[in-house]
Amino acid sequence: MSTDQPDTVRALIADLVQAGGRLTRLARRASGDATTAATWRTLSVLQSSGPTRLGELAQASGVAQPTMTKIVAGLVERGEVERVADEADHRVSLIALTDAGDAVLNQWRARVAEALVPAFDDLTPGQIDTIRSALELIRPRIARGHQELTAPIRKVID
Amino acid sequence: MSTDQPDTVRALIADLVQAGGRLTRLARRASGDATTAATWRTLSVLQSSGPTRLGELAQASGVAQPTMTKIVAGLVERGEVERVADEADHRVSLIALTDAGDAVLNQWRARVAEALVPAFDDLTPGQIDTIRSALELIRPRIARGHQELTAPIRKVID
DNA sequence: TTGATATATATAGCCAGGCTATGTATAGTT
DNA sequence: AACTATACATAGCCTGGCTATATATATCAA
Repeated sequence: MSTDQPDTVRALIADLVQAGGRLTRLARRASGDATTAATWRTLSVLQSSGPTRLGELAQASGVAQPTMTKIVAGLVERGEVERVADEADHRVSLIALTDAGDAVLNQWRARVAEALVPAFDDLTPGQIDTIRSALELIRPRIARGHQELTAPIRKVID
Repeated sequence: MSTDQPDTVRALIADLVQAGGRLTRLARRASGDATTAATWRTLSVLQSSGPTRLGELAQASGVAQPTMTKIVAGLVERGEVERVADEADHRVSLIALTDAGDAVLNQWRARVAEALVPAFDDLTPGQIDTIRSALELIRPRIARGHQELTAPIRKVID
């Protein structure tokens, strides 16, 4: 299909990215919370993946490692995340979501949803299904994109 | 529908926001460009809406007015945007996309799309339609959300 | 027309997130 | 034991983000 309508897919991707950016901004303002997107991204990864080493967390969240060091430092200070020693590798500690962090993330999701529901409340069940289907198509591809971006050098070497 | 399955819509919104955040991050890294999301958001608004006063630009882009002052200052310095005097109101100048700014934005969209196409290239035409339909449902609601957020005080007063 | 109020933007000053470059400590390898 | 590789931390810089506040222009009322 890319040979048939390459521009169609590309334009769609660009539009998706644009909408994603605006939605992210909207969510922050709507939630009425000063906490930034980076924090929620990090907590989300931890919630869905469990305890993770810092480097992997940076990769999954799509930031450089020193950036993640900063973010985690803030999260640790607020007790939303804790470092668990890795006995097998003393360079490493696993970053784990605390109960408090889990609760904070869930509350944020609830707040965001509550704030945006008025704008989405008129969707029909069919439209909701369409959005959900699209989301399920996009989500794994985003994850794949993050992974591929992190190890592009290997492809060149091979 | 909100009375039937309120949690469904809310959960979907929360998932959408989460995916949007990850996609935004992915796009920045994939584009290989240091320019930040805020800049692209601003240029996008200008491209779709034409010359706009700074305050309206801030509102549409979802940032506070002083933030937009900073962003516009950077764009002006790089020649991607220009200030056009408004003869009817000397407190104001209209912010207008320059040809250079238009080109830069288009190039960015092309770069992002090109970088992400490998992850989306296996979509069937039907799946592409699903995503496009979902996008068309979501986009106007994001815009509405931004507008409503900017003037919430009026509702309280009324 | 002048004084008071309202509006639009600019400025100041702070903090977090983002990066690259580089340091340090532990693992692995020969 | 020495060297290389890996994982993270630190330093230092820039931008984006905010609130609080100043300034300039418009608008309205007397």
